[in-house]
Amino acid sequence: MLTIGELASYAGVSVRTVRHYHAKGLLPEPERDHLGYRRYDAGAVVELIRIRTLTRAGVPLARTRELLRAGEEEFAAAVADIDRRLEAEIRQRQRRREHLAGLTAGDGLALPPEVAGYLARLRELGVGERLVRAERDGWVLLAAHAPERVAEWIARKREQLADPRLAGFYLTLGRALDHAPDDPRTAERADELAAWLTRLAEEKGEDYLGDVDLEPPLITLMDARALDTLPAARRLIELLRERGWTGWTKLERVPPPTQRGVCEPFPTSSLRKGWS
Amino acid sequence: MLTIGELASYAGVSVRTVRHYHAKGLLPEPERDHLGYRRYDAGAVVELIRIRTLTRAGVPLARTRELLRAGEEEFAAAVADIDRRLEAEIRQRQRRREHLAGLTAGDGLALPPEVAGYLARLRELGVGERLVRAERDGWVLLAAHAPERVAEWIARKREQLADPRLAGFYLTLGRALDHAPDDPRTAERADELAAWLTRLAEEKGEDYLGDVDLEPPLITLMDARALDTLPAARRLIELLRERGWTGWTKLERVPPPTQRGVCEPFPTSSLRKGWS
DNA sequence: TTTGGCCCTGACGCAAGGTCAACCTCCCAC
DNA sequence: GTGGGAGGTTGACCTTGCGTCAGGGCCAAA
Repeated sequence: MLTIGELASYAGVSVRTVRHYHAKGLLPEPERDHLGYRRYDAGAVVELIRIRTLTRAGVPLARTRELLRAGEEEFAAAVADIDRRLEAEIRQRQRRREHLAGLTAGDGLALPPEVAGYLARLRELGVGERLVRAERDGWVLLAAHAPERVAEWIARKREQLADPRLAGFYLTLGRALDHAPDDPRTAERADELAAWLTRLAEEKGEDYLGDVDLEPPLITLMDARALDTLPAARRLIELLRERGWTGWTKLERVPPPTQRGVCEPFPTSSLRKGWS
Repeated sequence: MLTIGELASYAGVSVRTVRHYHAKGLLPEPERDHLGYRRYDAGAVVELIRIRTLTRAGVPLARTRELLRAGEEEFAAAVADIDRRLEAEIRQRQRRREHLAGLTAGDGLALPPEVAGYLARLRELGVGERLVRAERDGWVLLAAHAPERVAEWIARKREQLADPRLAGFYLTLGRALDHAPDDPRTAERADELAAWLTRLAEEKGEDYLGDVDLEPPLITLMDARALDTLPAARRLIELLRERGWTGWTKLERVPPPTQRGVCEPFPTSSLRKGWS
């Protein structure tokens, strides 16, 4: 007669595993000796080896019992099922490895490399850290929602940055946002910005700035994030509005006040509609 | 402000996941509204997306917190570590799939295909089911302990079966074991068997039958399993011993009684020593 | 007024055991 | 006879990343 340790060693499993199988009802509880120790016969070794063979092949314990007594058909079906599961698990890990390979510390964490490059370019141009961070968060939100459109967007952005006036626009913007909201220079910056915007609209067409085909809730979310990140932005937006420009992520001309009622600049209520 | 469901939907995770991250301290608990509902700002979406990015790449939650704030070196080291883990997991599943492909229902469950073939051959020869089962269990034990030696053993066995006298030996044995232990024909079978054994020893050499280089504990275990499976075997072994043959898995001439004391036929005490 | 849809907390379940804790027993050496 | 070490016992909590109840609250629309 064998003790649990001997049984386990013959079958190549741990003692804990044997007890686990008892608890799961996979292996019948043997007799106990006068000390209460389990005592096994050689048949238990064979049974345990058969169980172990299945579990080593990835059969879940719950299915092991049925499979030990299954006919050929049932067995083959179960095996095919388990094989599919294993294959799916392998593919999942492979996908994870690919994701993992694309990860970088810090800024680039939730961003594709082209966005990281774009942010680096902004820094290179001397754009303030605060504005770069706000940009980054916007891109994080965008990349999460529509990753397939990021490349196209980035290309457009880089093209714009190639124009020194747009680069200048960013620098001006960054400087404006570094002021305290009540700094008198903010008004000057707003003048400059409004002038930039107007010039851009004239040169590139009235739709150039507002050509942001994102879902309104996303725009609202990105605006909200920007306003949280950039304390001076709220004041700046007010000032810009007085100068004929409204919005943030999507900049537009202030529409003529033909309709009654106050136009809420950032309708937070619409924020509450996700894309499910 | 966002509800938990909106936050979750923006970040592409489940509500349950968000609460889980709160419980784990990965995502800070936000303010509550007058109903006790959590209310999130847009920054929480960004944070959650960053967490999600890591977990989707296979980073365990426990490491996610550190990685969010890690420097390049630490990050790269952790990523390498996790990548190794994923690779190991993939290899494990691949090995399982290979195991799985080799599985068959019933007999062949814990046995390599060549053993299954050998057992089928025994059945073909008309060897009784009971003996085949006993053989099978012996092979299960053997294959579990020394899988690399199974092929060689099977080759030898098949070679032996090619000799019609050995095939006949098996048939005789099988018939003997199908009798009740006290069946008078058992003695006749024992005579036949002893005659077979003696002839074999003469023809193939005295060591042919006993040339079983297995560890004694394994032999004892296999003997024990055979005796449990074959109720008539115990009596048959006694009768064979009277006729000059002892053992089962490893058959030997009864040694001359030079030493005093009774020779225990199956020292169950030695069964208690596994291979650890 | 009911119904539906969101939210809350708390707790169990899963796969396959690992790892204590607290205790017992046997065997060997001193 | 006593101490140590290597076995054994049960029981219960820990792991991962959530899913899924159970049981209940709130509000708005029909």
